[in-house]
Amino acid sequence: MPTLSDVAKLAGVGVMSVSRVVNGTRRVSPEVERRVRQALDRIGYIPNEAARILKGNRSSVIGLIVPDLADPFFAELGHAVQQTAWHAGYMTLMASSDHRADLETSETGLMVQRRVAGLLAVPVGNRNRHFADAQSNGVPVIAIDRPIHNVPADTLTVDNFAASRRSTAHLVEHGHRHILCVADTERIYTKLQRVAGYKRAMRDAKLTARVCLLGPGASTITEHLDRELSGRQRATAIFAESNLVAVAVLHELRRRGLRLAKDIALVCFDDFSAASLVTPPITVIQQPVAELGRKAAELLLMRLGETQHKAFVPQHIELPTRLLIRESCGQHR
Amino acid sequence: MPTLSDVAKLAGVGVMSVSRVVNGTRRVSPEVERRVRQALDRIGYIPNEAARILKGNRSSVIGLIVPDLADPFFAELGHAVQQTAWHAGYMTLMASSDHRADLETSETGLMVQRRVAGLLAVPVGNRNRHFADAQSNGVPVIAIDRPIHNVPADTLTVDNFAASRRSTAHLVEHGHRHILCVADTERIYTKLQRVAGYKRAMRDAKLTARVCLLGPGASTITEHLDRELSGRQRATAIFAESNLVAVAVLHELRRRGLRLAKDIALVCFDDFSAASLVTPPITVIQQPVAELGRKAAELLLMRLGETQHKAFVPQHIELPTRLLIRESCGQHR
DNA sequence: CTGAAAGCGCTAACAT
DNA sequence: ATGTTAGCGCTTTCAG
Repeated sequence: MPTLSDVAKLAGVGVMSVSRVVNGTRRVSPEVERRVRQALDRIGYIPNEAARILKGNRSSVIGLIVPDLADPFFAELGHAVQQTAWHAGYMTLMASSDHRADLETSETGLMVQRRVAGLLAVPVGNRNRHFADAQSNGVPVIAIDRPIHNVPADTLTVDNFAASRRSTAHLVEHGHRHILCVADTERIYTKLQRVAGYKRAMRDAKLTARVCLLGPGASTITEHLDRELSGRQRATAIFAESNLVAVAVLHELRRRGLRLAKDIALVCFDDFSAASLVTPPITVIQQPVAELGRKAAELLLMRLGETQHKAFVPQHIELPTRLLIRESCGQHR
Repeated sequence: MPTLSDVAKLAGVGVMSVSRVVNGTRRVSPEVERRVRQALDRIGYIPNEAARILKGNRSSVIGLIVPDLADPFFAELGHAVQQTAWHAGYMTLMASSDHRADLETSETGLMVQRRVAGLLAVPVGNRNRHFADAQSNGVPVIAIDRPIHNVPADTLTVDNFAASRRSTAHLVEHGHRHILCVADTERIYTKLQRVAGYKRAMRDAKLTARVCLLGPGASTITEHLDRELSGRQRATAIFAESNLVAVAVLHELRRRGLRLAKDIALVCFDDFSAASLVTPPITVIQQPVAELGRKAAELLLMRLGETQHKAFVPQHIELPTRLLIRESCGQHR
């Protein structure tokens, strides 16, 4: 691959003139510029980014680590990040941690090694040394969707608690008294907040919280619903903590011949494509996914612009969600 | 950030000893190793990848460019690529071209500039100079999902033509005579192949092909279906060229009170989450998305291992799809 | 406005 | 087994 001095030789000028033309760093006489440009595209010169980084010690790449790039939520998030970064002249190195803390750790290490300018992460796990290390190496870290435990970093989340509380209240307003919360056992910030929001709403309404935990070490959804959807205390409404849970619930409901809205109401945290396609369409809490990604990237970009030797005060920004009322709770009133 | 020689100084040894310990390149006396290791993690050394690349002139990063990272199909593809690359010791630089040729071009340029070891792309557009340039700079390029027009590159696609033909035949076997193909106007390889497959199946069955083209410069889906779903020649089955089209069709059908399977049959190219959730679930052509990504990455990795000065014979691999029969065509027979 | 030299951090090659 | 040197391609600095 041709180098700067190859071009310089061909144009009969010094390397610095070429560098200046390539980067537009300083004015160069028209004559030199012409000759350089000519040589430049005759030879097909491509700057060597590695050399630039080595010299300046910071690349124009940012890193993004999410649990699973194939998950529509993270995919949209990643897309937003990438777009925003691109417009600011940054490329994005993306990685999936596969929900595994060890993978996340090594990916973080490799990114720091690659001298990413900054790091965005949807963290999994609780041991967060790697993020602290990144920071102490001058790589700003921003947490998305969940905070980074024990590490002072800027954080962007969604109002999980408030939204869950509000949508449970929505169910109460529709006259429901026996409202189920179906959730995953995984002890993840978002899930915890959502269940807490549901519980709070139930307490507000002086109703009994009934939480069905799914997953390893807990009952299956079939067992839970067998119990909760029969007897005189049977539930008439469900708050699903995620769309995965909602899909499982949907299948169960169909299996039992229960009709949405008519026999049982449903609200789900997080919109998903099928939600508007099933009959009747499902009321959901819509998250500002793209905004989350965009804002996070913007915050990072801002941090990159700051002088490092300033007092660092981590921000926690909580983005509002929207209760998108469709038809799974019956008529609105 | 600490460097190799910082560590060397602290350990009281030469830089190469440190380098050897860090990379495990060669045996070092236990005593030296001990001292180096100690210094290493006292000082928190992190290798500078840029310097390594500058020296060896090859990075362990591959690039992936897709039209839209937020699209579930490309997201899953990206995930598979990233996983495969990771296991082989490569990280993945991802970018969305946003379906725009100009963006794709600049992204490709930047990736070459970053000295990616290889490039995977789902190409958009027809002017493909940038890919040829990448190749001539020693960066192998692999096309995914669609071939790169006019550039000899390895290509992985899916059997669009055969699958469309087969699924249209499936409709014919169910006794349908008036089968519609609803497709997008965009002149993209996959879409073209799919429509061609449909046409071929219709010819095979001596039936008249009826293609409804959607998009700018064509009728809307409402207009098309107004025409095609009435009269005595009214269609009784639809082949949807993509899931986007299928969703649009679904909405139209619902609006008209037409029931799937009973009033009209539907087959869709490309599975999507809602397809199994609506009633009745929709028969689809399932694409091996993850395999596409994995195979593409593996092929690239293979190319990276090859000697550059070998006769290059581009491969075109076509992966088989699966007709996943659900219930939108009525009973199977 | 232009060029020459120094050096970013690393490792291949050579020297001890 | 270990240390020393040169140089990857670029830009910052200093001289002309």
